[in-house]
Amino acid sequence: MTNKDNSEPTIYPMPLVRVDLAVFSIQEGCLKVLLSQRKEAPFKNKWGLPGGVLRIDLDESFHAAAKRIGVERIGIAPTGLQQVVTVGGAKRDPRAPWAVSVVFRGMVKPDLQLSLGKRINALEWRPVTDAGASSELAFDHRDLIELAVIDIRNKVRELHFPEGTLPDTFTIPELQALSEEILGHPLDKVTFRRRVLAKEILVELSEELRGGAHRPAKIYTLNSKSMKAKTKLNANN
Amino acid sequence: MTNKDNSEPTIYPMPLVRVDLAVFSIQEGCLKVLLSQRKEAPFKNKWGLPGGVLRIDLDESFHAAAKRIGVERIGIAPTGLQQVVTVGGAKRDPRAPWAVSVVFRGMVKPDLQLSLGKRINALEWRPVTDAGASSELAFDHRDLIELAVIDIRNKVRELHFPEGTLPDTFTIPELQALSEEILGHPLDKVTFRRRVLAKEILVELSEELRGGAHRPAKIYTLNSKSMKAKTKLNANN
DNA sequence: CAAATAGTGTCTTTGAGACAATATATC
DNA sequence: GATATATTGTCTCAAAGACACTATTTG
Repeated sequence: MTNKDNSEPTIYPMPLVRVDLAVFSIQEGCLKVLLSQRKEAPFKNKWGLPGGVLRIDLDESFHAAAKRIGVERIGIAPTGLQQVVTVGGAKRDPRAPWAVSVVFRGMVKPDLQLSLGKRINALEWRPVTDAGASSELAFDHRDLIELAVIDIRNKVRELHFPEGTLPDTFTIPELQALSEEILGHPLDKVTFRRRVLAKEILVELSEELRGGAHRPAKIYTLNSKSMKAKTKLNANN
Repeated sequence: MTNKDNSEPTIYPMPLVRVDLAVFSIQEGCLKVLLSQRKEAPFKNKWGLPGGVLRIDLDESFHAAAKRIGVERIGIAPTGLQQVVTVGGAKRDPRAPWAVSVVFRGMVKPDLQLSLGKRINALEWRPVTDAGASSELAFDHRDLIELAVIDIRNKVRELHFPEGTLPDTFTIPELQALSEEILGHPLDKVTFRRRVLAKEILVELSEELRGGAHRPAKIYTLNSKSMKAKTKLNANN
């Protein structure tokens, strides 16, 4: 039935291609995802992931598109951007006969000031527990958030902290607290320390601090080895 | 600089969206990937992954597109199709200013007869070791194959056999041999049996066989529990 | 010294690797 | 019985959980 198939591929109508961002941050002791309230139809006034349309004249790659859309929509490019999944279908977006969404996960520091982008009424940090429960989200963004949460938790479970997740320097107990907040459950102190040290991803600094009326903790940074974790495999976005 | 950004998103030119298939099979004791020789430019006469252009008038989803393209290009829809990665960029394909490729991994039974699709000179099963070494492949398909191989090996390592990987019934030693062929290295007999049985993915059948001049092995099938492994998470292609 | 958190010691459990021993077919 | 593979037994090791203990700071 597809007999005219020998023509050049470019003649076929192409779908609308968007890049959506699952931006995370640790705030008030729990993992939160950034939602934006849509200013226009479809799903007007509903909350969803910030995102934008791929611009083939501006974007060199999907990774670059994700950065640009971060800047345009929330005023900043999230760090540690990594592709999570690509979804597409005929009935995802009424504005186009076929719509594709390439979803990226990223981090921002909790204290960074976000700015409202175009076509957005408001931005809001939502705890991922709530976001998973709420069925009020636009499109299939609830599922996409769920995938992104699974993804970042898998990384943290293996002590692969996405770039931008950690402060420049930190103590092991601070690293553990952060991990617990991302994973959503407590971790054993001894086991965590053992695993982190065995992995040899830390460099001990010759300072000390973290006051309080108690013994201070040693300060560490990520070493170079742990930064090289991005292979070509993660780079081809 | 992007001041006219308030217009409807659909006015932007969209990229060429393709779906490429990394189809695997076990043959002659090793994991092989199916390559096709291109009949037309670009990369005329070079080998690459079989693939095709997304047809928004025919395909309900990317998963459906992968099935259709399987049928069109190699005469059969691979089983256990799962999305691996999406790549895109300005200079990937000279036929379009921007080209996207959504890569799916799938399996076919080794004895199935393939048929040559359009725009393909020939099909060839290439051991993944060779495919990884050859830098002769079209586009960035060498990298895509590498990703797909990592993906299927991760699954098999965790005893998650993609649909179509296993015959309907099999013995534990046969399952181990298959796993070793996919992983590319031998496994410990006792450990493998322990892990498989502990995972409770098998149902023992009341037959027996696998002749030869030796003790016969028990016959198993995958149970229903192990089939339910496809959650909504893997379904949204 | 009291309080509070950092860091260590160590017992136990679990899962995996190694390898020996036993079981059951065919010839 | 000889042979070949299936299946089990068991020793060892490595990683993780549990929990008690020690260390070091401030007030």
